[in-house]
Amino acid sequence: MTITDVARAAGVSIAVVSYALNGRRGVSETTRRHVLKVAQDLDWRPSAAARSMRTDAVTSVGLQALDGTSSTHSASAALDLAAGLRGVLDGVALAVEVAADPRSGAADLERSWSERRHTAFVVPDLLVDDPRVRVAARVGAPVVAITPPVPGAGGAERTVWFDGAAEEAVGRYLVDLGHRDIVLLAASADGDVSRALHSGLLTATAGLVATVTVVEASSAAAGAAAARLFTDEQRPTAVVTDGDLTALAVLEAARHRDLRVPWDVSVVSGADAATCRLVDPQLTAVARPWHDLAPAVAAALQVGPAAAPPTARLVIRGTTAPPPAPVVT
Amino acid sequence: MTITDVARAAGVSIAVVSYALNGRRGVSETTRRHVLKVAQDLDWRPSAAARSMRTDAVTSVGLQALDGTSSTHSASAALDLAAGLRGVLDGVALAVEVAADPRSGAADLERSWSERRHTAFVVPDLLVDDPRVRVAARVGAPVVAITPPVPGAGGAERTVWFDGAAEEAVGRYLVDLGHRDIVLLAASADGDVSRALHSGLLTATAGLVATVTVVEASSAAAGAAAARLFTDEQRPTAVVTDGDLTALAVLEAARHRDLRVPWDVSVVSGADAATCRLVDPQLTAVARPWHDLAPAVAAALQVGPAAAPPTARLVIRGTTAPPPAPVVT
DNA sequence: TTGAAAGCGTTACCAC
DNA sequence: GTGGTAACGCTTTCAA
Repeated sequence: MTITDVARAAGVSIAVVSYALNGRRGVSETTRRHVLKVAQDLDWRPSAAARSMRTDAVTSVGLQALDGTSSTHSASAALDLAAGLRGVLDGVALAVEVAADPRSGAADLERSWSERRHTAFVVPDLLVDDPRVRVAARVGAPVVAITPPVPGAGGAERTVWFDGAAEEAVGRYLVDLGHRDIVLLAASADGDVSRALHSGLLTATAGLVATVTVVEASSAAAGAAAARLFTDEQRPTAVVTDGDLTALAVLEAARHRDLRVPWDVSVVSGADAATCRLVDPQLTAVARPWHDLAPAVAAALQVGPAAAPPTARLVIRGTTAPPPAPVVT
Repeated sequence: MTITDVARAAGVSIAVVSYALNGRRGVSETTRRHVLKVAQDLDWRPSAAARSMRTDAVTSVGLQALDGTSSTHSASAALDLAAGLRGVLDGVALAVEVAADPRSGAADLERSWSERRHTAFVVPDLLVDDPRVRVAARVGAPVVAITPPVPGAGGAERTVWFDGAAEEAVGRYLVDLGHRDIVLLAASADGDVSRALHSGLLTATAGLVATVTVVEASSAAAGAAAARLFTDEQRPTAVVTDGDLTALAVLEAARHRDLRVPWDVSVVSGADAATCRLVDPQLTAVARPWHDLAPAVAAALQVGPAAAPPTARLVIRGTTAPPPAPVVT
C-alpha cells in the first residue's frame, strides 16, 4: 500500500496525493477530499522511512531512559514522561531507548543520531556535565534536557523542569517546623532531584544555625546508611531522601531503632510514588507530575505551542512533625 | 556523510562500498579492508531509513510497555526486558513504545507497523485474547508475546515465558506449610502473572480440601480489599498478590489489624522488587529475571541463536510461615 | 490545478 | 572484481 496505489485509485498523480495529505495548498478542495477518502479506504499510511529521507523535520524523537539501579524512580519517571509526550506529540513518533548509564547512553545517542533514527532527543536523569549532552552538542543533535536549571549551564541548549520551588518548600517547611539538623540521603548526589533538594535545603537554612548534610548511598545500602545515621550521637531530626525507595529504607531503619516517625524523626521522600501512600504513616513527599511536563518538552522540541511547566509540590502526609524537644538537664 | 562520500573517498563505486560493508562476497580482500578503513575514518553509519526502504529484514523491533496504573511492576518489567534486549540485539534497534492500555496499544502497533517503523514487535503484559496480538495477526506483523503458555492458544505465533514452575512452587510451598485457605489478591485477574499464579495455586491444591479465592482490586484499592479480607469471619491464612505494591498494601493492612506477619497470616508477593527487601519482615516473593528473558526473545525474533528461557524462582524470606494453629475449644 | 521528474541513501541486479 | 543503474516510497520543484 503505497502513495502510488492511492494515486492510481484516486485517478490523480502522486504529487497531488502528497499535497492533499500534507495539507499543502494547490489542490482543489474537491480533489483533496476525494484523495483523503481513497487513502482512508485503502488505509494507507505514509512510510516513515521514505518520508524521513526527504524531509528533515522532526518526525521521531528518542527519549532516553536510564535503567541503572542508581535511581529507581528514574525508570518510572521516564515512562511517565513518555506517556505524557505520546498524548502531546502529534504525528511525531516517540521511542524510548534504554541505556545502562549516561556514558553508554551517550554512545547510543550518537549511534541513533548518525543512523538518522531520531531527529531530536529528550534526556532525563541528567548529571552535571552529562556526557549525553556533550555528545549531542558535538554531533549537532537537538536535545531537550530534563533538569533543574543549573547555574554553571549544563551545556544543553534547551532545558525543562518543574515550575515553582517545591524543593525550597521542603526546606522551608522543615525549618518552620523547627528542624535544624537535616540529612539529605541520596542514591546519587549529583542526580537532578538530589541537586534540586540540596540547593533548596541550603536556601531555606541560609542565615540560620543549622546543618544540612548530604549522605550518598545506593538504594541497596540506604538501609544501612540510615541505620548508621540513627546510631550517631547527634542524629538528625529530619531525613530527606531523593527517592521513595530510600525513604522506605529510612522508615524501616527508624522502626528498627524504635524511633517513632514522625515524633522522633521526620522523613520526606524526594519523590512521590504509590509506595508513599501505602506505608503507615504515609510519606510526606515531593510530587513531580512528569506526565504534565510533556507540553513544555514538546514546546522545547518546537512541535507544540509554548507551554508553562507544571508545578512540583510538597505533599504533606504523616511522616513529618516538629522535632522532639531537647532533653532539659 | 553518505555511502556516496565513502565511495568517493575510497575511490570506488558505491556498490563496492555496500558490498564491503555488508560482508557480501565479490570484493577483493584488499578493497574491502580499504573501504572499511575509509568508512571508519569518516565515521559513516548507514541511514536506517534508507536501508529499511530496500530491505525487509528485521532492523528495528518495537517493545510495547503499558503505562496503566493497573500493574505497577509492568513498567519496570518492560524496561528490564528492554535493557536485556539491548545487550542481545546486535545491529537491530530497539524502541520502547508506551501505551496506556492494550486497546490503544493495539492501535499504536497497527500505526507503527503501517508506517514501517518496526519490523517486529514484543508485547509484554499480555491479556487473554489480547487486542494487540489480534491486530498484529490481522496485519501480518511478527509478534513475540511475553506470556505464560495459555492452553486455549493466545493467538500469538510466538510466545516466551519463564522456565520452570515458580508459580506452582508457590502453591506447593504454602500447601506444605499447611495453608488451606489462600487468597490471590490481584490488581488484574487476567494479567499474565495473576493467571500463572492462579493456575499454580489450583494445581498445588488439587485433591486437597482447600480453597483458593481470587480477589481483584486495583493497587490503589488493594489496601481496602486486604483490610476487608482480614475482617472476614474466616480470614485466609495466606495471601498471594500479583505485584509488590499490592503485597505492601497487604502488609500494612495486616499491621493495622494487629495481625502479625508471618505468624497470623502469610504473604507472598507475586513479583519481586527492591521494595520487597526493604520492608520488615522482608517479603517472600517470586523473582522473575525479565532481563534474562532477552536471549529467548531474540531467538523468537530470529535474530539470535536458540536460547532456553531463564527460571523464575520463589525467594523465601520473612513473610511466610505455617498457619496459626486452630483454636481448640 | 495538475503531472512529470529529480532527488533522498541504500541494496541488488547485471554488465563489463 | 568492479562499476553502472534501477528500484524502494516519499517530497518538492518546475512546467504544462
